[in-house]
Amino acid sequence: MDEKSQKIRIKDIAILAGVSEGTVDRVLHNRGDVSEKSRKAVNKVLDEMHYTPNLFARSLASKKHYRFVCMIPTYQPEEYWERVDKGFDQAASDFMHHNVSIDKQYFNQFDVNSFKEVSRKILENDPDAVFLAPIFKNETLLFTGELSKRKIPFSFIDSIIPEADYLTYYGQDSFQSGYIAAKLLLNSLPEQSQVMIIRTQRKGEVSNQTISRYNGFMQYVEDNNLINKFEFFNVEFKNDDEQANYNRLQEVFATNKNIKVAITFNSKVYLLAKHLVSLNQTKISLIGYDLLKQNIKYLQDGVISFLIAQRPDKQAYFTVRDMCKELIFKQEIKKINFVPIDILLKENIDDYMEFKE
Amino acid sequence: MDEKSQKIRIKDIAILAGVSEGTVDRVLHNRGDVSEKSRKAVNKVLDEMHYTPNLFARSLASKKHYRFVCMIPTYQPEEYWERVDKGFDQAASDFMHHNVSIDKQYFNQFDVNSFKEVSRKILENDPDAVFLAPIFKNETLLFTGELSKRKIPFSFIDSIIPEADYLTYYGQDSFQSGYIAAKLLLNSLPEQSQVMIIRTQRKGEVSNQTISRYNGFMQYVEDNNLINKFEFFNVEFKNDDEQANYNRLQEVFATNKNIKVAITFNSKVYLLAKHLVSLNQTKISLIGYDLLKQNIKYLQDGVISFLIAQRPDKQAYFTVRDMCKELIFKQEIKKINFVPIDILLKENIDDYMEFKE
DNA sequence: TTACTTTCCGTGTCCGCACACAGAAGCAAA
DNA sequence: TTTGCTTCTGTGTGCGGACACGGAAAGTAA
Repeated sequence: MDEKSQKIRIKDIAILAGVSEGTVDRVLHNRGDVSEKSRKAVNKVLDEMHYTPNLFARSLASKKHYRFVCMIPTYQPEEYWERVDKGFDQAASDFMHHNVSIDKQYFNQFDVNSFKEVSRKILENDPDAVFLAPIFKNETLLFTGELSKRKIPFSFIDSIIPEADYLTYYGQDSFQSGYIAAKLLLNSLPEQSQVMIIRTQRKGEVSNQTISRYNGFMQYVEDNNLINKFEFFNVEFKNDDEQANYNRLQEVFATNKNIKVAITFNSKVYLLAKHLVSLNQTKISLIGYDLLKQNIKYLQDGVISFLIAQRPDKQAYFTVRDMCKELIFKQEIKKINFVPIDILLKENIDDYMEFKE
Repeated sequence: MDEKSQKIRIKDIAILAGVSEGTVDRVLHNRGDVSEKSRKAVNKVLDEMHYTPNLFARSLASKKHYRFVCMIPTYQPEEYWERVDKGFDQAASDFMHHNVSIDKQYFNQFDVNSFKEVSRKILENDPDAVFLAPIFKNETLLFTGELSKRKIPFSFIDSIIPEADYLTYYGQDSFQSGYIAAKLLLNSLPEQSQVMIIRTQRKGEVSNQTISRYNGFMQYVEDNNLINKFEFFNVEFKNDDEQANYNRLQEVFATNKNIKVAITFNSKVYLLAKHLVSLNQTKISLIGYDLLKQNIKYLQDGVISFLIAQRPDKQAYFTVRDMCKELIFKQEIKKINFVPIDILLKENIDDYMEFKE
């Protein structure tokens, strides 16, 4: 057993430094009222012994209660944000014994007023920390500006607004994930194949994620000089009218006979998959994002070739954990955290989903 | 905040059930000396209130010290087992405050006597739990048989011997990972391409992992009728003579002019990469296993196309954690745990490595 | 009823730490 | 030397839970 795993208590430090436990405690917390002489003696022993506080005992003894708030979009069952929400739940139950509680607030991601309203409410409640998905840039900056003024720390999840004074950001490097999607999709494609790119209109603010993914995708095309090797074309999907999308695809297939691959940049590739199955176009290779239940099903069935995943539950969980590290445990944290770009095929999805950390 | 995240103490239970804290404690631990009437009353309240013990307080109060031993092969710096070892270190420092210490014992994976010797020593020390890599089947069974007899729980890491009465197993589904390797490698390959398969002779016992990977690989070939579409051939590598391997490759390239891809089933694809660079054969797509530093470097440089990873540090960490769950926290655990089959390209390796859980 | 088991239960102490509070030590002015 | 003040330090209590111990309640035998 190496020395780092040795158990050392404040009591031990106190004896070795020839002072009382209270003095050691004061040094540990920079709480003042300690003579220079004692401080030095304690710090010396602290250093030599590689003291690591027992965080459990610490939060057990601490009377402070932390009220965290998370602010994410409302969602339908099985949607992307549900998995984020689950991550927050997990964190809530894991950190409950550290005197942490998490209050969840939902806003409508297509309605900026809902965002404003919810952020106003949160400010009223004067929380100890806030986690939010910064869907609306300007309104987020107003909100986080006020949080900063009140010295309430906050973290971004899913996407980021660099100008704000956030504590951490967890999310995926969307550009890079688009780049990888292109590589996976175009790598083995015969020349002159048609590549169908599904773009989805969103009401209200446009999500940064899908745009970055698209840009990453096109960057790969450019880097490898593929723009003339294949025929790329976009198809616009409507967000809320699947019949229209179906009809649109029908038109597309009437005139394009060499479509080999297709991609969507949002998480709803299962809708495309469904239409392709209906239209009997199952030879087309599909790639999409995120592990929605329906996406997984189509992956397992072989309709979707690749899914790119980003551990949304972990993003939420770690966001909470890092806030605890900051406020409670006083540990080092990293500001920007890109989660891995996980590549899932039907052959590795089962182990991936089964594996509980 | 849902009710599961409510903080409830033994004290609260005691009051609600109209008994003392000691009685609640006795019920919680099945320690007897409780009348049927009290037991029922307590269990009822326990149920209704969704009591979850504060594990930190619990281990703080507990005086029992757990001595775990892990038994893995010796390794050179940067080798596969180093990452396993690091996982154990991490676990040691994380669980140290739960009165757990981990003693590490190493054996020579090419010498069965070393395995026997180390397992004998471990038995002498009468540990509270053992984690081991079951490299030698018969000797492992002898060892674990004795452990079972003495009621010392043990877990397998990396590979598994199903007949033994182990607590958990963490490892990768090697067969499946070989299958995926084949898919990634052969998916986009022109007909008649040559596929070079590197096999490495090992002294002593043969590792199950590499054999299963090979079998998985060949299964994909069979499932997709590729045996005649491509030309597969094996090249035998020696475990300890790189000059010989280099020469062998030189011979191979003299007579085989259409080698498009190559694979190794152990973690030492970097050696192959090195030789290919020397031999100026950098157009060959390479796939290999495990994130050794050198492998990563060749992946980043574009010499290796894919690496398949298996989170060896996590395997070790979770093995320890699950033993704690079993012995200390009395929580549910899963016996067989396949870790995800992670697919790494040069485009996602950085985020993968950066991401610290 | 008394004496003695056996079964059952409440209280106290400690785990490592945070924090409050009382009080010692040091120092200056009277 | 005494008083008054500041600076510093030791001790005590409680966080939620484990466990030991002593003793109450209930049951049995005399």
